[in-house]
Amino acid sequence: MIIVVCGPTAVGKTKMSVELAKIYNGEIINADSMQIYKGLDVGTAKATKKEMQHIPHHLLSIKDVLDDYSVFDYQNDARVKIAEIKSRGKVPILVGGTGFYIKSALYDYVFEEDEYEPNSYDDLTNEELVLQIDAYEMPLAYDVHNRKRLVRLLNKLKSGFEPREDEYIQVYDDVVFIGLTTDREVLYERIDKRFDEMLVDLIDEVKPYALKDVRSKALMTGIGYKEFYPFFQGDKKLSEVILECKKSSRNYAKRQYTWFNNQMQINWFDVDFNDFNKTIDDVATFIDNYF
RNA sequence: GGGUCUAUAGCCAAGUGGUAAGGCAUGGGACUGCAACUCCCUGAUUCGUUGGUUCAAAUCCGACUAGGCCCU
Repeated sequence: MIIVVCGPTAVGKTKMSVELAKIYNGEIINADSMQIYKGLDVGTAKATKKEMQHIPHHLLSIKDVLDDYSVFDYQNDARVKIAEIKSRGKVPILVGGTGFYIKSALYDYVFEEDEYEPNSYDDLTNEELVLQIDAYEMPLAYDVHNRKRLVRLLNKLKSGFEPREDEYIQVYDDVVFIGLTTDREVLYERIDKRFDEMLVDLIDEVKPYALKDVRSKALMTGIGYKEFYPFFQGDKKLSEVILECKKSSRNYAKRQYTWFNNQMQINWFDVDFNDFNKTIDDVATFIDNYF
């Protein structure tokens, strides 16, 4: 059995995962693209030692903020962890909000090792990229405005990538997908509240990076990190940064719903924040009857 | 009480006579290597209210209402 706990940011995934680990003798595998990094703890709402309750957590804080990490690495790392945990007779529990990472680990995505230095094609316009891509007779529609994806696609095609039209298939046959959700309004309130609570510690966490102007991929991607740079450089007021962080988080939560609602078959559970144990019971009952 | 300025979508806002830009938010969506990324779609039969001028008004004129500023 493999349990997946997913859902938007700030719904209570961390808590649920630990409780499920206790019930099912499980170990947790992080499925959050930002919690992968060391030093990004407060802003990513990483589980604290106390919250972990002695449950083993994997793929958490395994990379330096200066390192690059991608779905290519995650797919491999997660599958290795799943195998290890299973071999110990325990239950792997994937927890996180990065839908792409979860899907890549559990479905038959095939990522090839890049054969050459990726070209950024700075000298080509989007239109010119599209022309080159079309020369490969793409069987699929793709987004002609999304430069980042166009560049990547062309690089992949040049290294022999063959796009596929068929649906992705699960590579494990014993996975149960648990999605945690709540009313949009309630979620947005929780996001705001959680941010206010982490603010003081978060500032301490980002400050050293911002002052040194460290612009690694992780720091420039994470919500609650990149937004603070202009503040420490005196170009923006703290109040503006706070609003921006909350806004980004809300936008992010919405994108997460789009992914989880359309890319995977999720069994959704409305979280009862007044009685979380009830939600745990609901989920456990569901899992017990699932197989 | 007098003077003056403003009044366009949830917010910011362009438009000063020819039939409502844009941004943000919201909602929906895409996504095989930055994925907490990147990208796409999404709204006003209507411009505070009301008279009037005009073939035609958010745009001009009057009144009223609300708000800002100044004076008393």
